[in-house]
Amino acid sequence: MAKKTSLQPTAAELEILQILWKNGPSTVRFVNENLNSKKVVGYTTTLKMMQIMTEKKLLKRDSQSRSHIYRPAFAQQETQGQLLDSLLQNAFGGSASRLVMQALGKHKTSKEEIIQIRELLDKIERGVK
Amino acid sequence: MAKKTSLQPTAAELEILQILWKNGPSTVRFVNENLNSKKVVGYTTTLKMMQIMTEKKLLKRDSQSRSHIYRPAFAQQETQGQLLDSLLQNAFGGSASRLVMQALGKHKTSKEEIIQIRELLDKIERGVK
DNA sequence: AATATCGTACGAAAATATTCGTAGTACGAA
DNA sequence: TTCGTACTACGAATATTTTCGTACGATATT
Repeated sequence: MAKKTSLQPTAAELEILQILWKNGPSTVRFVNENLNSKKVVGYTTTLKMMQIMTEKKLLKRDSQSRSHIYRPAFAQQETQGQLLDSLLQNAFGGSASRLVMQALGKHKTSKEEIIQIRELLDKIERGVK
Repeated sequence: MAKKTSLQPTAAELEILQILWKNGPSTVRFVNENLNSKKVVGYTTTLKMMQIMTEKKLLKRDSQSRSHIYRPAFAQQETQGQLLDSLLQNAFGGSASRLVMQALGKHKTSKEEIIQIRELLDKIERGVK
């Protein structure tokens, strides 16, 4: 099998990453229980996934204590950026604004969020970023 | 095997869809040649993909003439929306504004696009949408 | 008409991703 | 110390996606 160089997590891997981003470094047990609040998945399945993700460099692990502690190798923002770029290329032909408009149009956005976005637009216009 | 109900195209399927969205209804030969300008892929591979996509209802086909003519079953926007929703859930934990901010932050956005987005924000605020 | 070319259908190999069973080890409780 | 429980490692079964070879019919070329 070819060596996996991409950092593109699959859907199942993202579920695990989300739990780790949200809760910080965790054990397999914790992640598995968290997953199980959504769908049934065996403990060893989660374990195997996290081992593979570690091989793929998506996770790092501390094997000091008996229960290993796993954490994401990349910040949530970084990974989100990667995925966003993919989607942008794969489905939006590279047009970021189209993507943005589509996202804004489809989902309820709160007053505060709108303000935040406006501020960001201001900054971009001023070339600050 | 379970019946596939989802409309979620895979990456390879999206490549084909993009060609069809861009160029309109096309033959396998045309799509394959178009794909080959990016990467090498055999004719029967493309054929098989498009046949499978037709089974999955991602494409429709006109088999009147000897070379069948394929077209997307869904508009680009519709599919983009689906994929956006997935990404939103899978990677952004459902926060559309975070996704939007990230997209805006990472990519150069033109003056016109910014204006468009502002207008959209106005509309949303007014509850028009 | 004979032959080369172009097209579809289809089975199956290859590559990836997901799931889990089993084995073995460390640790705490009785 | 002995037993039960929690944990990792690992092979392998499944499922899914991607790739392509082969067969075969229709059409075009000579």
